[in-house]
Amino acid sequence: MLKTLSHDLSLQCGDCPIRHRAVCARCDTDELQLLEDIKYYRSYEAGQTLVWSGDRMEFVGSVVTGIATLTQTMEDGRTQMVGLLLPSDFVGRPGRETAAYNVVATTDMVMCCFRKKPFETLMTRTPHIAHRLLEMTLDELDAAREWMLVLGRKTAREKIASLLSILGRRDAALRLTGTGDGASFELPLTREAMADYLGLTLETVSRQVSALKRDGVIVLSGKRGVTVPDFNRLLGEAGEDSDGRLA
Amino acid sequence: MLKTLSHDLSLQCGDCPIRHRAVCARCDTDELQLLEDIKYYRSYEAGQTLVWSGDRMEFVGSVVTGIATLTQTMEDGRTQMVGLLLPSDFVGRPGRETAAYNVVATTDMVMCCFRKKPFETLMTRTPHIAHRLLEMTLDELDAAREWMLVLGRKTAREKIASLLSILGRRDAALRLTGTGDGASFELPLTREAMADYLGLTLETVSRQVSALKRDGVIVLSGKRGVTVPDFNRLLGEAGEDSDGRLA
DNA sequence: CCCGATCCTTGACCCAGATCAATCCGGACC
DNA sequence: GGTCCGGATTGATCTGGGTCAAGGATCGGG
Repeated sequence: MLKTLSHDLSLQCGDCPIRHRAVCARCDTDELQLLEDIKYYRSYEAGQTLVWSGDRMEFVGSVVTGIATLTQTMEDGRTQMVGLLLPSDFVGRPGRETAAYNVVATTDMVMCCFRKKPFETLMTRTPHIAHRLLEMTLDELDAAREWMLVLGRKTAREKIASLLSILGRRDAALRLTGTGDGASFELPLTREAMADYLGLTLETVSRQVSALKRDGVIVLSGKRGVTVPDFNRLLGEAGEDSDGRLA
Repeated sequence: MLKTLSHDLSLQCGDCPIRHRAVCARCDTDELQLLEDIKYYRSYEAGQTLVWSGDRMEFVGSVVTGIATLTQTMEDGRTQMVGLLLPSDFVGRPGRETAAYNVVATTDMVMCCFRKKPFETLMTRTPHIAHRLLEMTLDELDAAREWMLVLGRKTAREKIASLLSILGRRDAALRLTGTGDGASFELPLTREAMADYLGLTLETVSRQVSALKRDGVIVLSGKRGVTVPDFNRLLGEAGEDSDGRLA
């Protein structure tokens, strides 16, 4: 899949896997053509840094396949992940010159890029893009605020359970399966990345993952495979009730 | 000032103190008139809850004067503040039916409100409003991410210093004084609210405030007055260097 | 002026999670 | 098969901040 995309960098927007969820989701055929004209694909390898905090951003774009992280780092090395970018998520901030965060690929990735200037001028003229971007930004803000509760008030075990629920739900949404009575997915993050996400150390992450496994909340297959026999149980461990409302 | 506004609820937009910073900032005279037609003022007392999480939102609006907090609460009572709303900040989310957070006034407040439906239809027709809202939402997202680093990776002392720098800077911006070599402002939050903001307990907040005072980083005048003799020193304590970049 | 309410401070103790330090695994490569 | 090597696990110990508890300051109202 990735291979295919990497080699065929002339993918038509109509066939794009993220066509209905990315910034372009609301565009009609004409608008899509305008985007088509200025877009270009770029691929990155796992571990590569797409953008350094403080750098000039010369492009914005959408994640097509793969996963990236947004991180902030202090001088002494403490780092906090502030965003997890999955397929269809938007990278970059129109109207700002320099990047505020590091963007790092955690898997091999393909991005659909637009040079910043042309995209900005296009945006002022096509309200469908601006509107969709507002919608996506509001969603991200909600996610960030949910995350603030996790960082500020949850225990280590609840943090891990919260992360696993997010990943499980997102995976289910992507493949349209639903989490009814169980879910199974690949962990796209190392223990260290999970720690940076949750404001923990990697040792604590490891211990709590082991504990959830010991208690039968999750089953591990290999190092990265996770199976959740009872999704509601996991949500309970995350401090949420089964509706996704706070518990 | 508050009294004046509360009594004179027929304030003209042209004379509005937040005219150049709120959602309406980019509007021209015609657009402003459209907003003027559907707006109404509402005032709240300190401690009052404007919106309960889960409620239907019947309006959106801007904070004109006063301060409110956005909080999330878990069933067992753990509370995390996820937003601090100051004059000119926007409340509510167009395109969503129910509120996701509690909104609570921490001081007496005046809000400039619009019924949600009319505002939404107006927004689709006036790109200046939509554009400004996107800009403000992106700023809020940046603030939320900054805050995530504070919550996830900073020590209690650094957290307090970070909060004080934010409040000091915001106050300086509001009165256009700059923080050059010192600042002085009123704390608009109780120790408990500060704790909810920073993911701490109120006892720890109290202890760390006392410690910063003991070390001469801040001077307290009464319970709420704070003077910062050397703002760069405070930034250093917050784990940032004097440029506001991460240290 | 006193009373009560609300907020704040300070102390003593405890524990969840950090830190330091060995291993342990699993896959890539010779 | 062996040998790296980058994760991951697990153990022992330490500590920052939480918890529990006892006052203290400030302020509005009678």
